[in-house]
Amino acid sequence: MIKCHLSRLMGEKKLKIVDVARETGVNRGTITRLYHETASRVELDVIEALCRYLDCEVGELFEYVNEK
Amino acid sequence: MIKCHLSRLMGEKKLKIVDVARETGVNRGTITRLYHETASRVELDVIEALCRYLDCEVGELFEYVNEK
DNA sequence: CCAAAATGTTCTCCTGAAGATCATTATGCA
DNA sequence: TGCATAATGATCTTCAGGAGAACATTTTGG
Repeated sequence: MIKCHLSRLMGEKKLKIVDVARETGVNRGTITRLYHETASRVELDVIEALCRYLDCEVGELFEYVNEK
Repeated sequence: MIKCHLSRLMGEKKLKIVDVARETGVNRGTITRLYHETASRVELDVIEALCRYLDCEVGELFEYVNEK
């Protein structure tokens, strides 16, 4: 599975969903879905905005978890 | 921007688009779009299938390139 | 205790992946 | 070299689900 670490990254920086939504320009609902890992599809623009805002790499945001 | 390194990864392993499509179960058109970096949205299932098949991490497949 | 902010929830709209098909190009073999 | 087959490119329709917005609920702090 692909795990999204947005909630951890946000937690470490003590960021709120509204903050991230406002600062990145990404819709709050979209941030919420990624935060709760209920999204199954992502816009590359969204990944870019998050990486820029959180100053992180794609690999820190999404992780491939091998599960057999 | 978000850069997709699928073409490089495939090149290193000398893989063809049809191979990747057949082995991952991902539609050939989707592989083609990622290969030519014309995709603007990605299914997490697709990322997972590619990471598993290419034995790589998400960060090796997608890279955040800061461009001001 | 109340007002404002944050989060959760639900709805519609619309984009682009999925899937199929056809055209074109590349490859291998006799 | 010519032909058959495979691979790729291009195009179209269908449809799942994210984007976005609005409303409901919960949380916060003053």
